[in-house]
Amino acid sequence: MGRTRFHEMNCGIAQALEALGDWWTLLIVRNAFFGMRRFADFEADLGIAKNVLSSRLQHLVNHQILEKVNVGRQGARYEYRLTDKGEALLPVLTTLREWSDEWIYGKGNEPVIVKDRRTRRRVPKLQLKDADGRKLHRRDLRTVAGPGALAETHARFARRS
Amino acid sequence: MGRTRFHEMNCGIAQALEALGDWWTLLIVRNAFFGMRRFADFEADLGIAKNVLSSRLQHLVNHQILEKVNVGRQGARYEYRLTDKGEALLPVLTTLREWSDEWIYGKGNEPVIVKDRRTRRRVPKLQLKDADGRKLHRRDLRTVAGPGALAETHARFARRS
DNA sequence: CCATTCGGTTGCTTTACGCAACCAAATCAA
DNA sequence: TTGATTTGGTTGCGTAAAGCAACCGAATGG
Repeated sequence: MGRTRFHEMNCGIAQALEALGDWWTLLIVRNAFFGMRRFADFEADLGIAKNVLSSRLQHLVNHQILEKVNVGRQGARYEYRLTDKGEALLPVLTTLREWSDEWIYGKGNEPVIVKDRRTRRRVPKLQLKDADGRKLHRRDLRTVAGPGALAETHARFARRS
Repeated sequence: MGRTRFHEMNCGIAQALEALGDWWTLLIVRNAFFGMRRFADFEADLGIAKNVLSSRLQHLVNHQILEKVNVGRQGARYEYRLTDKGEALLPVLTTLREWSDEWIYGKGNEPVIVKDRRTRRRVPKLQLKDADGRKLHRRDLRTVAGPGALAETHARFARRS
């Protein structure tokens, strides 16, 4: 039956996964962040099959994370560029990298380091903090239905409260 | 041929995806963050097939994101609980949710809102900032090989610089 | 003008997902 | 204490998707 789709789930995580959750998608985006733009470059760097790459790029274009720009003088030579929506994924990629730096590689074994170009210092880690700068953990949070929630979702949170 | 595996890729994103990249995995973790612990609850809430849920839970246990705790008085009644490594995924889930709030639902249409339990105010958005609090964008960053990088990776960054 | 690169498509095989049926052990109700 | 139900799965099957290889037209480079 193929895969379940998540778009009807009324949950931001599920929505994001609908756009990004396929196997190669986020790695394509990562490479786009490194400045990669061409089909052949993604193919060579990732070792992804052409048909799958083609499908993923289309998917990302459909979701307006990449845009396909014709750069040939007579047409038919393309670049895939990050849109603003795509660039907005930087915090997602960053938290994933920071998590694996800490919990998979361990301190001192990071494969890449991201620095501020201006100050040449490492970019401070992304952490949940309140307005006063206190670190927040899972227990400190309360999740409530937002304005865009379905009635069903409101009921779920009501039950829990 | 089934799926390519990413663990040999010497990249934090790929490593994180190896642990979390499967279709249901991150939604299971999200539900774990909501306090969910039991097999049947995950099954009912997500509508996931039992065999797939079983496989994903094992995978998460293998990666030490969840731990399987026997809570039956005579054994054989289990709970799946977030480990510290699992709880450390909070920023990842948060940035995903914030991205979809902004770029999929749009302001004012968020399905859920996360508040600080103490102050009852919304948790400030996670953003990349330098030490002085300036927002950082893609162009402000430089990525360099870290101490755990393979020679190959060093070469890649050298070529680019 | 010829060779090569780019950006794919098509066809085939293998793997993984979704569904349904089934099951043993533990727990619950009477 | 016995019988029913819940829990946490496993097994088998059909379908959808990933991987591989071959091929291809248009654009580009020499």
